[in-house]
Amino acid sequence: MKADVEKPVTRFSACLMFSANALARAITAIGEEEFGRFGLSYSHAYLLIEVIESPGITPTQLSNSLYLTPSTITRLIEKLEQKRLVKREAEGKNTFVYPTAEGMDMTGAIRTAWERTGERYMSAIGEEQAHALAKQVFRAVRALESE
Amino acid sequence: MKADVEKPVTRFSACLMFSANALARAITAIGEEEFGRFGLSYSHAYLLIEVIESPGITPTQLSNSLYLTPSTITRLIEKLEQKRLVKREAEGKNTFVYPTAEGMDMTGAIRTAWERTGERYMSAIGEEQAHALAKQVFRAVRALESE
DNA sequence: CAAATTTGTTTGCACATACAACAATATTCT
DNA sequence: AGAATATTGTTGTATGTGCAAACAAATTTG
Repeated sequence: MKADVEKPVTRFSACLMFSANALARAITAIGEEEFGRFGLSYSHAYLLIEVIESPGITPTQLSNSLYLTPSTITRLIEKLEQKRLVKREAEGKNTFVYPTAEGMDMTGAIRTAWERTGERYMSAIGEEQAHALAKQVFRAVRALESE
Repeated sequence: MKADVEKPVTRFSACLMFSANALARAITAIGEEEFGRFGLSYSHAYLLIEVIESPGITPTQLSNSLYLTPSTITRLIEKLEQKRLVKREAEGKNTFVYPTAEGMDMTGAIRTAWERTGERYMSAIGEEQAHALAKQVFRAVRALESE
């Protein structure tokens, strides 16, 4: 609207907390649109992939690989279970999560959504930029969590 | 727990959507802790700062500078108003937001929280790293939103 | 000027996420 | 073996966020 299209670096954008959140929201918007076509949110999709690749994985393990808290994992599993894409088997204090046949059938769709999401953000910010950024961002995540 | 402390780059972390969200959550956790000491969340604090620096700012303008949707801005203002840190004045179709005296008294506290948050994440990922990362992240945000 | 469109703000609803509390099971220690 | 402690998973509750719709006011168009 204004000639303000090239926004300057503000005191906000210079703050990593601010920009990290803005980036997450911007990319997630794309992801939700692509994954949404298959009735999944991106976190459900990530979780489902992980379960397909490691049948019998536990919530705690999922919590580690997805960087989400156990309670969030429980909620995600609940929803996937309700969609019959995943099933839980309790054994002692552990819970093992398995994909259903229906869940495994989603593999292709998820891969497609994933690729499209990647293509879209790469076309916006450049392929190499995107890869470099992801690597740096993730290094920061690791540094932060081990503090 | 495992000797897995140095986690490898996984198919997840290589995806910018994944890592951006993980970063946002990790940093936000720090921010919420620091800002939380004053009973604010970081977005409320950001909004309050913006209002203090631009008294009479409108929700739409706030929406642009904070990279949040208008509906979210309304919710944030509501909460700040309810804490008597900010007040709204409707005029035609516009709404102007002003800080209250009480709101302005928060300036110091917010600045402190902000600085502490910055110090904490910088000490984890390195000061220069953090600055460089914020800059790159924000460049990506701009690229994404103008697509 | 009246009608239609656009702009600014707010509401209803939904969702992802987390924390704190809890329950159930394992493990450790004496 | 029994008590204390730790681990694992789930729930209740709360928060930040967004979309779509509703609404109000302003602007444009016929």
